Amino acid sequence: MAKDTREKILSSALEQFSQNGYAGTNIRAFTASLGLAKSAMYRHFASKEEIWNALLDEMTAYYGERFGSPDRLPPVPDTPEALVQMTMRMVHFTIHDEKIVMTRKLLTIEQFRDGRARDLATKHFLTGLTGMFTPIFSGMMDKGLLRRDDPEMLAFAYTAPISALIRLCDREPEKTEAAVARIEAFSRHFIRIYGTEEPA
Amino acid sequence: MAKDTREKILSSALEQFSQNGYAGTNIRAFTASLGLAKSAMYRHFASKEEIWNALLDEMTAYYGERFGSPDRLPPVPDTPEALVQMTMRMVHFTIHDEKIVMTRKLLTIEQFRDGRARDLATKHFLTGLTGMFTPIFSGMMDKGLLRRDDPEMLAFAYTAPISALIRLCDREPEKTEAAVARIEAFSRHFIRIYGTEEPA
DNA sequence: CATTATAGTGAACGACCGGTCACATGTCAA
DNA sequence: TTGACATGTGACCGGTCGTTCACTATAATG
Repeated sequence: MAKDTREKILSSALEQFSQNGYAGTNIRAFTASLGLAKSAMYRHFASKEEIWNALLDEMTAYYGERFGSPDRLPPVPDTPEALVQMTMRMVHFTIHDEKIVMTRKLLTIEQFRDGRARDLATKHFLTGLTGMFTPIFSGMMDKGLLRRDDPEMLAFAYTAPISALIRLCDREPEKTEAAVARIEAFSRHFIRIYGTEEPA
Repeated sequence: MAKDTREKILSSALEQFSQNGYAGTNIRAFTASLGLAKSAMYRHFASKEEIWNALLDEMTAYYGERFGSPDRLPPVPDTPEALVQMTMRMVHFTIHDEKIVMTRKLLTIEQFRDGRARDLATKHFLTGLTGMFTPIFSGMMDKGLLRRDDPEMLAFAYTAPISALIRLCDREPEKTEAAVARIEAFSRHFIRIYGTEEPA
């Protein structure tokens, strides 16, 4: 199938690009790993750069699906513990889903070379996370679970350290267990600091 | 001078590597920008990879000088405002010193390809900052400027968001002004949350 | 002053890169 | 059965890569 091959090429390209970067990847290497001659690739993509653009298109679409619409947001937790649990589920998912890990690596590596990668990197590593947790914290304040404060500032203060540890996992996978434990400890610390004694 | 040329080569290599990555940089490009024939480079370095290693050596040494010994630590602030000022001075320095910016970019780009870059990246982006602020916060607790708490957790909660915004500046320099303002706002927020009402 | 080491040049190398082409298949509608 | 189209192959192209080499200019040394 044409669609099949095309997707296999994109998948293999993501793998290679995220490991060795765009410039460090050659077409022979990843078509060979598919058992395909490199010339066959050119039936599906006009050039190496077009693969790159298609990958970015895919990543943009994927991001839009998962984080684009407000109705996709996770529900506001009912207890502080539920926030921890929700956070840990998200972290577990984002750390162990190989495609997402490779996407983060790719954006990390190429953010200074490509404008679209740059914008996506800022979304993935900063604004997306803050934008996701701002309404959550706002809702938790309404429920009396968190002290009244600027919810966006709290979202930033909450997600940035977690994001830093996720990226540590990307960089040093052998530290994943320790990093996850640290994220949970931080999440509980956060609740201890910002939480109200008793729900109102 | 031999030493001169060697340093010029390293400086130019840092510039190019941090922009286009190791694989994306070719020797002709950066020797030409020095007004040097590429063959002349081989009088000073045996190979492209040796330039890379020399750069990492330099970065390791530089990092060790500035962050290695405990006596190089900034003094414990006497007031909450002094913490903000000290933070902003550090941020201003680290954002506007071109060599440091390029070093961060280089480590960001190459952290998945090279083991030494990986270790340095973790130091630069995570453990170094936490290790620097842990004793500071510990001292501020002693002075009654901060609530008693785990100083390392506080250092992590303080430095990770700031680090995220510094990296935003690396990625999108046109957002520098806004990011710096945001760092200051976060620093003041942090003090409001963790600070004591009155120094003890 | 002759010698020697140092720093630089430009041409050339083999390997590898992204990309093209003529050609071989397989599939399927007419 | 035949023709058309989609898909894949391997040889090949020009260009660029990192690296080498014979050679030159310079400056210090005996």
